[in-house]
Amino acid sequence: MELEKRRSNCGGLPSGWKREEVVRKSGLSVGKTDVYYYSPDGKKIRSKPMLARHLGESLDLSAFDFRTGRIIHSALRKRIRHDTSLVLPIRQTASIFKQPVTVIRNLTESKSKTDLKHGPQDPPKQLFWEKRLQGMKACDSGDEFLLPLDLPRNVQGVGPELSTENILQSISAALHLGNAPVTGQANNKATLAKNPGVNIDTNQPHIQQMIVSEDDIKRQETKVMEARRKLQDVMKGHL
Amino acid sequence: MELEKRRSNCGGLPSGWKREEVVRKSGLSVGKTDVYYYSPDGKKIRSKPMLARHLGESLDLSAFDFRTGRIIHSALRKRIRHDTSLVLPIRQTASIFKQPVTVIRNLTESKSKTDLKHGPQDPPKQLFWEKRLQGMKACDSGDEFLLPLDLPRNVQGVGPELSTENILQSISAALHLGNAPVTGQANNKATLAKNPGVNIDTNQPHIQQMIVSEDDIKRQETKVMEARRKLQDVMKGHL
DNA sequence: CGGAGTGCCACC
DNA sequence: GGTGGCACTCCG
Repeated sequence: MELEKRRSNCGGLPSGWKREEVVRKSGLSVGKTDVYYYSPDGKKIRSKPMLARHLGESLDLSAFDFRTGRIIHSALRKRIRHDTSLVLPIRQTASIFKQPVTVIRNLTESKSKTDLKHGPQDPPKQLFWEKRLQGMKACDSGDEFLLPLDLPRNVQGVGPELSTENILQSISAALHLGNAPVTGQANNKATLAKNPGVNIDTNQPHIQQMIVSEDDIKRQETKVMEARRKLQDVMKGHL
Repeated sequence: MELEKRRSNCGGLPSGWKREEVVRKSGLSVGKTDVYYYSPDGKKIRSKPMLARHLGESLDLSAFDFRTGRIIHSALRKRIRHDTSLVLPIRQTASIFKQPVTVIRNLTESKSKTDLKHGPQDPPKQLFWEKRLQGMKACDSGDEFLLPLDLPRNVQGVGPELSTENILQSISAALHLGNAPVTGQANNKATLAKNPGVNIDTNQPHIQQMIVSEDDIKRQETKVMEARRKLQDVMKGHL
């Protein structure tokens, strides 16, 4: 099973927003797609300036790509000078879009061509950029370290002594960039160790492919349900 | 009266073509001017490659400056290695533009600044480059010399023993380059002889300023009318 | 969907 | 660094 399915709202639109792609069917610009958004109150948004007007001054849309509906990391890089790699595991809250989204497509899945052509080209990223974060830990405003996360046993990293956190970074980056399903590396550990530059699939995190059973899914669903119930209780207490 | 008015179609566009300059009014590229051409069939031409595509393979545009709409003589020099001066009195038929033109401007006449800045800079030309052609005569393919032209009596050359042909070359070059009205040298013959380098106006041919009377104009018009009638008769005979 | 107006970047 | 050229945006 693909991890894709478990993906959170990475790159999604806020609740109530819809995105629509319309392909031009005739004229000089046949095949060109126009992108429209519908706000929760049903207003049709036709362009980025129009979106900015609708949202008011408070939101910075400079890194928001209207066409794709995603945040452009190369645009972020222009504002904050630092390594590409380090930009990848950016917090989702940096997105203007914090909620799940419904994507309406009226075209069949033949867009691989345009996907390659369009969008700013990021320079190739380092194979093991996660190692740069080795030993660094997130902490809150009181300098208290956040509890480290752990991984299920069947998630096995591949790479030069990657820590659990490195692997998590790698996975979350893959989920965040999230164009393709996250499946892990197709090659086995030994092959990858021999020649990472050739054999590693840079679009996948540094984990081996694994089996996700129906039981795994159910267990996870139970966990989520429980967490939601707890959250509900807390919020009720506040009312 | 300025000779300018009698200027033929030097540097002009072919019949039906229009040239437009549009200054960008906003954005990061404010102030940039875009040049557009409109073909006789109304198509808007936005770039040199686009123009080449429109005209087909037959025409060599390498010396045509899209931005200014003129032939760049420095570009010509790159193809045929010889002195700048000798390129000046080039035949108009070498131009892709053989007809008068309408120029549309949407900016007020404050472009002296850009005129100075833009366009490839030709090196200064020799003051009396015409003397290099001394004694040379044009001839047809059968080696038969073409009849020498003569000048009206009130056209008086200034310079070191310039022949009638030298003066004609000088005038036709000025007409051909044709940015400014052709008025002749403002200074008198004696002053110019004393210090040509300082006193000669290099933008003007080596002739003294002169009076062109209404009679002169009428006489010339009659001549042209007559020539046209003759040409008409000849062409009728061919049908 | 067209097209004027603008962004952008490869190329010199 | 400056520009030519084109792709794109955005609104009619």
